[in-house]
Amino acid sequence: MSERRYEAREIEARWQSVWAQEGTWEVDNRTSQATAGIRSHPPGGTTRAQSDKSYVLEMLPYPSGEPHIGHLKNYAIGDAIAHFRRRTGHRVLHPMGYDSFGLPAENNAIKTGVHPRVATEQSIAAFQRAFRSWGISIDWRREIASHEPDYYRWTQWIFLQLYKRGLAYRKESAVNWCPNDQTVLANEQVIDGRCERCGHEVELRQLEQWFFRITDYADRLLDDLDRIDWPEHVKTMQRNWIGRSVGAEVNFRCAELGIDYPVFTTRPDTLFGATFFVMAPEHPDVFRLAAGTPNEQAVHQYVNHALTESAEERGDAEKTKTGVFLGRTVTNPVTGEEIPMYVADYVLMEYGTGAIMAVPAHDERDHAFARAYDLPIRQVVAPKDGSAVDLRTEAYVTKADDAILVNSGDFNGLTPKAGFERIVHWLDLEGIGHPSVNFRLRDWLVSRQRYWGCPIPIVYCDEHGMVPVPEDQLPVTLPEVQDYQPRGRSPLATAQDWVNTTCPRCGGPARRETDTMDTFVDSSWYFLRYCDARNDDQAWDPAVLREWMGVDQYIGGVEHAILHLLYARFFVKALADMDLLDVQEPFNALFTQGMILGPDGQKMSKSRGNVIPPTPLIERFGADSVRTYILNMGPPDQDAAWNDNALSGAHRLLSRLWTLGSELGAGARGPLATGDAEAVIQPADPSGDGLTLVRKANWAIDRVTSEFVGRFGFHNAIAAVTELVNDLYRYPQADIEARKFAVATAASLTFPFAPHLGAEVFEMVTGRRAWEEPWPAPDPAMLVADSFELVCQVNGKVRDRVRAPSGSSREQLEQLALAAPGIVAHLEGHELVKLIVVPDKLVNVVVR
RNA sequence: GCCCGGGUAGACAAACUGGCAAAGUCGGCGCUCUUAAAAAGCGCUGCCCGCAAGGGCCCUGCGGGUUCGAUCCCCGCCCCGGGUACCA
Repeated sequence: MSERRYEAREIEARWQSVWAQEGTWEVDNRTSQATAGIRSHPPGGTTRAQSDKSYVLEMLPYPSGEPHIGHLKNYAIGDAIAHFRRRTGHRVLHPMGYDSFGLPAENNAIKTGVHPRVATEQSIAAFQRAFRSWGISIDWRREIASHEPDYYRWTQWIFLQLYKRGLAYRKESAVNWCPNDQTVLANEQVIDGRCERCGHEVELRQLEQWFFRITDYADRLLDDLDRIDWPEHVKTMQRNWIGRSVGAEVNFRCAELGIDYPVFTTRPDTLFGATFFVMAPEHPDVFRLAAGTPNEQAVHQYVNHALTESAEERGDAEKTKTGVFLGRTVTNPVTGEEIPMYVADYVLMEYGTGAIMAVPAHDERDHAFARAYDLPIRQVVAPKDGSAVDLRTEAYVTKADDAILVNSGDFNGLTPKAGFERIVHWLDLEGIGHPSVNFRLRDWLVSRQRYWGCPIPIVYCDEHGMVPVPEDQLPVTLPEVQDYQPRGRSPLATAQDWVNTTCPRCGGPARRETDTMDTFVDSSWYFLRYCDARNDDQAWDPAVLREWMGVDQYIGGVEHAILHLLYARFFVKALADMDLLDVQEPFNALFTQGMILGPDGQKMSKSRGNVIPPTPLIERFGADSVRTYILNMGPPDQDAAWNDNALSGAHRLLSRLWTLGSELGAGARGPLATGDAEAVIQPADPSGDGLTLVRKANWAIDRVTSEFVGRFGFHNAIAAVTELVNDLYRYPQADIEARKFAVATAASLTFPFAPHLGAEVFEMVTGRRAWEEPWPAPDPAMLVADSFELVCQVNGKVRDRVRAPSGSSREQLEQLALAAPGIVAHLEGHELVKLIVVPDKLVNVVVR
């Protein structure tokens, strides 16, 4: 009697060393341009279509400290998919890397004096150990880290390509400034007026900065969302962020000064209701307009106050509207009326033209302003049914077809939609307006006044101004500095030897750009580099990209729904326009996994003390158990709270499977044993309990497979395997061939979730390697039973169940149901109205 | 405010989007093995009546509707989570 038990650590170490020694998860490029380290097939060799490849990618980790349990979830999901795709005949690219530039390492350096590189590389080492101990199937030859010159050389190269095409540019504008981190931030990094990283209130500062012209791609970024298989809510978030608004630009003329002021409006149909006009405090003409009017002083005071407000104060929609009369009027182009001009901080310079026509009757904000300053409110839209609207308390905001235009001259009686079209057309003919589209999306601010990032490859020459560093001089390496403390300018500025350089154009003295790039630049193209990671001559060989791109399945957290996923899409489109690659979208399919919450149901955080570090769990239960548990917690796209007991349940499942394997196999052989390898063969003619097991095994194959091709409901897949294992314990008398088949199937199906244990048990029973076996296909004959339980209902309520042969005719089923005792009892005293028959399922007897 | 998700046993969840509500896991209760415990294995576990066999009624946040039949579709409401918020 064997006392052996499932020893996860032993098993996992053994298989991990096999995979490392044999390079099991490495995949070669087929393309001819051989590059060091990654073999390529010679040209003329078999070039199959791209259709057999599958690029499975999890978002690369930001290496800070030790990996946490959320990382494990991310990579457990991706690894399961990668394994499944390999075994369904795909060449799978499944690489790994590190997003290794960034603020936390730098802030740590400020605190401790340890170079960010040291802390980062320590963390990378911890991640590497973790990935190996978790048994993630990675092609390590393609590993990258964005802080290494080998990588950021090409980040700089891409910057220069964007610069050449006018997609990277410098401009002065009001930008978000975090006084705590002492750097500017992209719009996307400001959450509720606060810094995404440190939570400090963000200020607006007028600064000259580097931008990427992502707004040029607004339409394509929006339209192409329809072509990719992403969760609908992520697409919606991107659509809202891009914020396309269709409307018109209309000129309002200030006759006194003879200047036209265009405004953007989405409601040209309400033009007749425009009773005043408002400009943003930043509008360049505000002082000019007020000059010489009695309001000049008040305007200056108001503007100065508005400009010093924080982004949060300024953005508060709840606060009462304020503003000041500019002392001038403009002409409403359709009514000919002179309407007063105001400056007010609810109008934003960055959107539209920085000026608006105010229609207080039909816009909430204008309504609030009109009420505060007692301005006229003129109704120009009314309910079609003639009912009255009380405009004293709130605006009547509708574009629906149950409303019509009123007080709008020739346009009276039109629906808002029709009025929109007709008025814009009329404005166009008169030359005072035209159709216009506006976006909420702003250009991407990419420069940062921080140390630990990719240097911007630009120098400033007294003679030639801004000069790009020639491509053959890349990388511009990050210099060593003594002091990482940001002081409003980049710490790089203190590296005098580095800053002072020569102009590539004239050889004269020049200074380097000292800002570094936002780390989101690094992560906007890493998935391209994996394809050709060891290429020293170029960022990638376009032919290699043709082989692998786009990513067939991308997996990561929703927190990147806007930032990373939008920037990466922009990069790919821009690079495609330069003929450097030929896909339009980086990620054809996206899966967003949910968070693992602490046992208290709260987000894990050090301050809450509810963090579950993965390593002790791995040591105690093994990576397979933790991986299986994490995938079994619930739908993987949903958040779920940690539960130690449930983890031991997953461990129990694997242990039970291992026990079955060790009983049926000739004991553990070890992976290199030369046993009598037998294919997994379904017994030819199973019967009794054996037939039950064979059927269950086929049912499990079917269920697990459908989760992989469908919604990735791995908890359901694992439940199916659990049922199969439970049945193996329930029917110990089944014949040995059927049991072997069922255990081998269970191991085979478990392999993507628990690869070590899956491989071990599979090998014990068959002498073969699970990952070299094709994914099992269910035997259709075993998926259908020859009889089923016919549900018998009366008026939709279940009253009986009887066995019926599969494929029975309606008449047969009706007779069976009507004879069922439970039905007979409920028919007494009732009149039979009709019979509903669902073949192979149920009969419903409708009575009165 | 607006836009998405979501609400099913004590907990996490399933039900292939109109056909047996609750698979599977955890927890709880009981049993087997054991000197004992652990481990392992087995059984029970929505509510009410009944010692029980069994039966009845109820049950997917709440209220209505459509349907032979609703967790699923429609209308109204309540709660939770996320996104976004003066974008004209």
